[in-house]
Amino acid sequence: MAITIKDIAREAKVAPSTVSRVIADNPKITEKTKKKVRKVMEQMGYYPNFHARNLANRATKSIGIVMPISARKGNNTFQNPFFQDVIKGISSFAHSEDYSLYITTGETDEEIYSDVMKMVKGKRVDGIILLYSRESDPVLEFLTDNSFPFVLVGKPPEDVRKNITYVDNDNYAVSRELTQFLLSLGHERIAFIGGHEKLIVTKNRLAGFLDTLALSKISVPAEYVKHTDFIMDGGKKSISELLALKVPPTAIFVTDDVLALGILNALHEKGISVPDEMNVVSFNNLFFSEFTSPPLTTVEVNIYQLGYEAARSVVELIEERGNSPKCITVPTEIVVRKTTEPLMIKI
Amino acid sequence: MAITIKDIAREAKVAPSTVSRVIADNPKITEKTKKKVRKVMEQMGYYPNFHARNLANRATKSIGIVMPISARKGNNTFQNPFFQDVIKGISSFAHSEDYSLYITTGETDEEIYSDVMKMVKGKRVDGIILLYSRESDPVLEFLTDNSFPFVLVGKPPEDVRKNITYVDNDNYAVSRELTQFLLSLGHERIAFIGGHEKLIVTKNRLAGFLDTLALSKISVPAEYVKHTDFIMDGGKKSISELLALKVPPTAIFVTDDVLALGILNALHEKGISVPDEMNVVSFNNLFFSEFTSPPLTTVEVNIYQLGYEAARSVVELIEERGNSPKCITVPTEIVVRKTTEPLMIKI
DNA sequence: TTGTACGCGTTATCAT
DNA sequence: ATGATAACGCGTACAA
Repeated sequence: MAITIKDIAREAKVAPSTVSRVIADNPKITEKTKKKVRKVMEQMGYYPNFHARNLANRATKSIGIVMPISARKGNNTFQNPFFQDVIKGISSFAHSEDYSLYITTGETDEEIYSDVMKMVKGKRVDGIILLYSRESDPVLEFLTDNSFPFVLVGKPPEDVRKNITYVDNDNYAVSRELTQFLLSLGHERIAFIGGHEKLIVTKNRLAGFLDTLALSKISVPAEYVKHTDFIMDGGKKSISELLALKVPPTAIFVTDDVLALGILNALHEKGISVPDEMNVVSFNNLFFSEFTSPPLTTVEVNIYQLGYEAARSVVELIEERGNSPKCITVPTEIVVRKTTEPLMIKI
Repeated sequence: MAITIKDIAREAKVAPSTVSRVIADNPKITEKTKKKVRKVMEQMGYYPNFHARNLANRATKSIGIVMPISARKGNNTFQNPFFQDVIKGISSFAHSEDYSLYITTGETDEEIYSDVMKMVKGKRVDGIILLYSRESDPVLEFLTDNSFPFVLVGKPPEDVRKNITYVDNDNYAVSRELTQFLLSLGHERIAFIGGHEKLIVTKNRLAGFLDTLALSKISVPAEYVKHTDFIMDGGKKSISELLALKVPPTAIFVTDDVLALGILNALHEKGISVPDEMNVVSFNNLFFSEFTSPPLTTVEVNIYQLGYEAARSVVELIEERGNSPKCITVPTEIVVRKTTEPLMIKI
């Protein structure tokens, strides 16, 4: 049996409640008794029992992290280094505030849902961070209905957006910027290859892309817009289709570096030289992006900061400072590398 | 206030203890009362309180995951997709056995140590999985001294190896195989670029490398063996030094794909063509390895399985089936891609 | 300022 | 087969 508060009390010749107060650093306790009790705690190697404490407190000082659904293989969500970085950001803030991290990575929608139920109803965590955002998500519904403290990394579906605290980049704006950048290089035939079309982030980036081209009176043929979940096959297939077109694009706007990696590879296999024959731009500036060949022009979205701010926000929510839902926008920046260059007019 | 077991008891007109037994599916309870109680539970939306349960049980059904130390930037450990994959493997098994995951990613040795103390002494977790292995690690010492159930992913330091359950590849053997493979291509001047030299995995791979060459009576000059922690600078610097040598190597044996990525890039910048002028082999077969240019010849170490087996092992330890420490070896396989080819004799 | 006594929600041990 | 009751370890009114 481990050392409890009672053991300390007995040894220090005080009441258990006094020990409890010393732990909480209650100002009503004399420095002298504090010293004494702390010494005994040290000597006996006392550590508060997490569960007893949580039970009495009705608070756990832990945060639940919900990862997006991820099949065991093939599907790129889990392989995407994005998540490792967000979690690092979350972890960093959480740690500074003495919060612990609970993580759940379900393989089906049902698993995720039941995990969240366990966390929330079972009172395992005080708040939750959702690392994905989908239309009509039961998890999201459940959390809002129970007004459980949570924040979302990404942008919530339109219809519930104003009731939710979320941390996101301005994907629409930066997509416009990025498209504008391609236009400024002289590109007019630009294709779009994005992740799953239900994902809000994909929608946002697509919207920025399309709107900018529309504003420049450039119409985008339907065959120029593609969605895929998979790194390799998706990239290869999309590229094949794109190149088979009568009027192939001169640039590709990709929504994720992992996807872009596959595309760069497919292009290479087809013998298409980047940036000479095809330009590529992408998002996230993942760690390998500067090491692709050629190095990728991409958008720095500050993943770490995304996580950090998310953690800060849940903790605020939990501790009820500033209760009203809000949106935190993390800045972005286009990092120009070698997959883009001014379009040469071929005569 | 949430619904408790007492509420259910009152509503179903039974005693709290009966409800508890229904939850545990105790065979001594009539099917009839079980049905009745379950119906009420359903209706009222009952969920067991995690902490109350853990307090009474002295078990938490959760596993702590300890990540290696990771500075916020620069250091490649955290950026390495390896960890995401192991965690996925752990998560998969843990989920199947209804275990939850607690994660800690400290930024200093002290943080990690105190996190582990909190987990263990605070009884937050029933077992721990260590995702790294170092010489003279206080965490390892603490866990063994308290005979707390834990397993290590990787190989424990020599002196404590027989007392510890661990999951690992046979890095020594596969390094020999890999070196042999390079020899069979005709390479004799092979350099080694590895991660931090304190890391057991680095040592193992280096040993396999050196032993094989020694067996073929090939001596390795000291300048051929390099260690680095950083992706980019490390790779660049090592390559510069290697190429400046009077007798530069014809092949490089790298211990990690992330490192190899940087090296491939550095080589490219120097205008050295791979595999024509330099061969490269590496380890881990990370998701991007087939997309590097050229695609990397590397060792598949089955990261997911490493995690899966680790989880299975802690659970076994926790539930006291097969208590004696053991070593589980996950198979490996050399994946030959395009960074290697038979050495052409230049006349 | 410190001690007493009860509650937090569950499980386990006795009874019945 | 079911019920009453005592832990599990800690926090906190309330009393002193």
